[in-house]
Amino acid sequence: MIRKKILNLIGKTLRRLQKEKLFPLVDLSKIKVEHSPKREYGDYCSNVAMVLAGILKKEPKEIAKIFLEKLQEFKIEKFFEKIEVAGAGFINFFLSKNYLQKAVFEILKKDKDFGRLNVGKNIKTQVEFISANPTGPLHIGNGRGAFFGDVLANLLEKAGYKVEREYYLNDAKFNTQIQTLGKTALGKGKTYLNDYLQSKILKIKTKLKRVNNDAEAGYLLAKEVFKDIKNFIEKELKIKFHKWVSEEELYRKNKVKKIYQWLKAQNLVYQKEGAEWLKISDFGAPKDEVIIRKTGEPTYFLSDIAYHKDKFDRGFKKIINIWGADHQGHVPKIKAIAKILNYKGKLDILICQMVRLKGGKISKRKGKIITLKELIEEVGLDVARFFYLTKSLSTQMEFDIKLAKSHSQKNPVYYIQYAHARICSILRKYKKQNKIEANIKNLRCLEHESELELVKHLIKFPEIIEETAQDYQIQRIPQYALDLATAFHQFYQDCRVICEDQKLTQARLALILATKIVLRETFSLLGISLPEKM
RNA sequence: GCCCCUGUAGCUCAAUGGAUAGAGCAGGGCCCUUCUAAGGCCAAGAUAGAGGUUCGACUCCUCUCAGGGGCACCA
Repeated sequence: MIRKKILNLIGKTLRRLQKEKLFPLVDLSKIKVEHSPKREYGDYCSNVAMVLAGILKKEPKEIAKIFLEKLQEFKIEKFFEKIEVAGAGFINFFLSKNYLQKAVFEILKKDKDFGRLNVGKNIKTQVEFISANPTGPLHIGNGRGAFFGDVLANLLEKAGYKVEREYYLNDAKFNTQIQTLGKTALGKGKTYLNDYLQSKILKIKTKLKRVNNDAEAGYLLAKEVFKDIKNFIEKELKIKFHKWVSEEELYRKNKVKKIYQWLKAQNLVYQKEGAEWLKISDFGAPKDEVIIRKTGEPTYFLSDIAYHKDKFDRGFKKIINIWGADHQGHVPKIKAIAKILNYKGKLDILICQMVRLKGGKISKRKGKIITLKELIEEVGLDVARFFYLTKSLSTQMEFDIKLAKSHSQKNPVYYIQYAHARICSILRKYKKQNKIEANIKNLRCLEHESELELVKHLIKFPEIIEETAQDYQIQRIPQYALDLATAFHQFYQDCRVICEDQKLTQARLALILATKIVLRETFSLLGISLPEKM
C-alpha cells in the first residue's frame, strides 16, 4: 500500500532529522497520511508539518520546507512525480505514472487476493448479530444489524481476521417473553397475537395439547417461529451463520448455574428485597442488577453473563456484538462482566439506532410492522442491502417504503452494476476475435487523465479495507464502490478501449480487467450481485 | 431528573480535527451514425443556535433548542 509507504518515508525522514538534531523526538501517532481531498492537492497528503509546528513553535510552512528537503534525499523518484508544500503546511504527494501503470499489473496478478490484508493476524473473532427475539418474523429494523453484521464479518475476514458469525436465540423457558408467548399459544392472552402467530399456533396445535404450562408452550411456539427466521436468513438474506446458540441450552448444560455459583463465590452477589443482586456498580455499571428474581427465577442478565462467559471460554480474542438501540443500557453491564471475568480480548458492542417507518414506530407489540421479507420482495435484496449499508449505524434511519420503491427504479446500485456490465460488454466484444495480454510494456500507454484517475481509485481498495476494519464505518464501502464506478464511467466516456492502436487497446483492456476485479471484490464484501448484462 | 444516539442542500445520507463540506434522488440547461444514455458534462442548492478549546472545528468541550432510545425482579 502506497499510503503505508509514505508513512514509513515520513518516519524515516523524521528519524534522520532527529539524528541531525534539527527536530526533537515526536509522537508519531498524530501524524497522518490521507487521501487528498482535491486533485490539485495531489493524491496523498500529510499533516506532519502541522504536528511538528505545535511542538517547535514555528510556522508549519517553514517546517514543511525543511522536512521536504530532507525527505527528498531518499530515492523516491519512481513513486512520485512530485511532492510539494501547500496551503497551511500540508505536504502533498503526487503519484508517478510509472507507479500507477505498474499498479494495474499488480492488481491483475493478485486478482481475488487484491485487498486481502493480514492486519487481523488470524485473530479468532466473533461477530454476533441479528439475535432477534423469536416472537415474529424479522422486521425492517432487524435488517440493519443483519446486513451490517454480515458485511462487517466479510470485511474482517478480508482484513485477515478469523471470523465466526453467531446468532443468539432468546428461547429460555424462564424468559417472561417466552412465557407470554406461551400464554398467547394457549389462548390465555393476546399480547403477541397476530395473523402470523395464529397460523403457527394452528400448526403446532396437537403438540400444544400435550403441554400444560406457559413456558413449555412458549418454547414450542418460539421454536416454530425461529425455524422461519433461520430459513429466511439462510435462503433469502443469504447470510451464513457459523453457529446458532440457544439460551435454553445454556440452562440445560448448567452453564447458567455454574456462573451463578462462581459469582456467589466471588462475593459479588447479595440479597435485597427478596431478590439476589449482582454487584456490578464497582465495575463501571451505573447500578447493581438483579440476577435472581423474588420468584427464584433467573433474569435474562444472568443467562447473558453465562453466554458471554461461554464466548470468552471459546477463545475469541475479539468479540463484536451488534445490538439494537433498545439494548443500549445493557452495554455497561456486559462491559462490567468482561471486567469481572477478566476477559483479555477486545469486546466491542455496536448499537444500531432505530429504523423508523415514516409516520409511525416499528413495534412488534403494536403490530404495525413491515417485515424484512416484504421489503425485499418490493425492492430486491441488492437494493435493500445497499440502502441499509450506506448509512452509519448511529443515525436513525427514516424508512419511507414508497421512496425505497421509487428508488429501486433508479438507484446507485444499478449505477455501479452498470459499470460492471459495461466492462463485461467490452470484454465480450473483444474476446470474440482475440486474447488479452496484459504486460507492463503495454501498460505504459496509460497516460490519459481519466485512465490514471481510475487507477488511483483502484489502489485505494486495500486502504479502505484497512481503515474500515479498524473503525467499523461500513458506509465507507458502498461510498467507495460509487466513487469507483464514477471513475470508470468517466473513463468510459473519455477513452475508447477497443481502438486502432493495438498496444493501447491491450493496456486499456488490462485496466478494465483490473477494475472488474476491484468491483467484484467490493461487491462481494457488500454481498451484492454483479450482473454481466443489464 | 440522569445516561446514550442524532440534528448537514427540497428529500435520503457522506465527510479517521485539515485545505474551497461531498454523493444520490427531485428540479434547471446541454451531449447518442462510436465498446450498453441504467451514462457523461454544466449551473443552482446545506453544517439547528450561542459560547469555548487550537495553527485549523460538521467533527472535541459547555449551554440552549429539536427528535429518537434507555433508566424493570422485560429481553
